[in-house]
Amino acid sequence: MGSTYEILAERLARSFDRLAPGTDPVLRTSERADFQANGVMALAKTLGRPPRDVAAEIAAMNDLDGVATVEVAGPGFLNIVLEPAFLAAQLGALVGDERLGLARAASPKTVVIDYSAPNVAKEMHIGHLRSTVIGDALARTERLAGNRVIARNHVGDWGTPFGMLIEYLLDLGEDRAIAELSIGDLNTFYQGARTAFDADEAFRSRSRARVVLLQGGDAETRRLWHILVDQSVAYFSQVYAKLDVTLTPEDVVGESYYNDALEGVVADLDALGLLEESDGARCVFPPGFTNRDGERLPLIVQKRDEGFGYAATDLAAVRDRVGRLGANEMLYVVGAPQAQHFAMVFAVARAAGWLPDAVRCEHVAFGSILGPDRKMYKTRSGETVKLVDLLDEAIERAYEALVERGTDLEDEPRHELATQIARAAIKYADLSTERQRDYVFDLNRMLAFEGDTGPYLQYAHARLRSILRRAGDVDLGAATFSLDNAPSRDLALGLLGWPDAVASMLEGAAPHRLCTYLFDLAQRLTAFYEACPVLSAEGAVRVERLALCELAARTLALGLDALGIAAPERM
RNA sequence: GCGGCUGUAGCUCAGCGGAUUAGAGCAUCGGUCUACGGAACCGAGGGUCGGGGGUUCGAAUCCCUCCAGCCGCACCA
Repeated sequence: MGSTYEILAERLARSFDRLAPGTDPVLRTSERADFQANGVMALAKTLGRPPRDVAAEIAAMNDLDGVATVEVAGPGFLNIVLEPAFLAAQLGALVGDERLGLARAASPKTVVIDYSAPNVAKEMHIGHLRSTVIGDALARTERLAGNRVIARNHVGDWGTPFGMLIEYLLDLGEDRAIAELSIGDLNTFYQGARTAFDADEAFRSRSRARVVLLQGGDAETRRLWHILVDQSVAYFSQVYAKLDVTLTPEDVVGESYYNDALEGVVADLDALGLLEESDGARCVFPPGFTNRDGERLPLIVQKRDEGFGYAATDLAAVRDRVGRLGANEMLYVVGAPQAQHFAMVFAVARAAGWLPDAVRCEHVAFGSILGPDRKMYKTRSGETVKLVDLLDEAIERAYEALVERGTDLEDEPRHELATQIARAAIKYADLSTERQRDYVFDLNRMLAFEGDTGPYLQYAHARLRSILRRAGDVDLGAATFSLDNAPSRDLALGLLGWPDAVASMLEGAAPHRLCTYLFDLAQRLTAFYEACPVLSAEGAVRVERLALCELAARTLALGLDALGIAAPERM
């Protein structure tokens, strides 16, 4: 059994198929009915018949009997209203269903999601927020849908800066360096290295020599490098824990992982005849890309100095993910400025046969986080904002808000609740706008407990839990759904839309669609409360209303969880 | 110059394959109810959907063009 939408779509398709096989009924939710089908217009055109006639013919086919009634409206729309018995049955099926009607993928896909990607020995800052939050929401939702998710945290753990960082580590002394890194003071460490590099010629030449040793596989150098990597990964894990992000150290597969595969990438591209030498660099020129002079634009896989560019690494990663991991789908949650780079990498990978057409491969691009001045978000002194500082400030404000509201909690649980609210505020603000847009970071708005915010949705959930607690033990399985008033019917329809909201989010790698759904559900909920007293109702009506509350609470909790947002029992 | 993204109400944003009267939230104004959690609900005002053109019975949505902002355009990832 599919979602209510799927049942309708399937039945309508039967009708449409009789007139022209394969016609899309264009089924949508409607303001004038429960659903509407707009596909008659296009169908009538191909048939060369008046739309209303075609609509009437389809309505008369009775494929929706027992499910919904159909009326022809306007120039030829089909307005569809669910039969009360069908609606009640659909809803009843949700009561005992942990997944609330969300089907588990029949043939699970292997989805590789590349996200977060901080740099070793560098602080995680606000620039990492979107990739981390969006990627994690996609990962959680793909898992919920029953797919196999392989998260890849493509950390920057290789390249020329590591000569400098290792030399600086030696100058500090291993113990002191570890002490500094382990407390998460990555900025101080990195800037110390940078300062030494800029000021001291001898340090610079040591650094260069160290890069050569590192690339040559010198054991001691590799050991030192590992210290940097391990300390950083441990620190990242702390940040992820604070953000409640599911990434683990096992998901860290940095750039260095692909080092051994890079020569093979170049050799195979060469063997395929795709490689050209240009200005001493070895390049592929995928068709359709030009530079500012209108000349062909290269994807440089090997630089003039024999070093490999990140294009080579990304190509090696594609091969690894498709070939070894068996990816059916790959999502790269990386900022929009990289769009051209990924378009070229994917084009080359397709041309080389490393990326079959059947594998969905998408750059999940996102816009920038802006400050109040609508420029890239920075501190007053012009520095990038540390992720932990951002979160701490939000937690502090949420805590104060709880104090002000007189929330009756001990200090410890209150702090935990404040943390959950703060995460919700920041994540929801990030996830709820269409991801390609830039957005202005405004803690005041994010933390507001009213309007389209994370805390508001948490509150909507907590209210429901409160009602359900007060109701005590009630057998909701015995609920019969009369849905005899508009607000409860609207709520029911909202609940039935859950599987479609998830599908829609995944289809577009668009978390904001799920956000929109949850907010809409919360609004249906408030309308329902007003019209339908729950606890003071009696008999079957009370059970029905309690069941609606319970379904709504679980839908909110499951949806928020898919977004990486906790749904506390009380607020 | 070429390419990408963005442009919808005072502000922040939805609008998913074209479809009936363009929707929310915040803010503003006016109401409701002795509140199952008022962190509520209802209503109102407020929009040349950046401009122009085209396709169509019908365009915020598709096509073209122009404008504005941001970003990218060969060896740093």
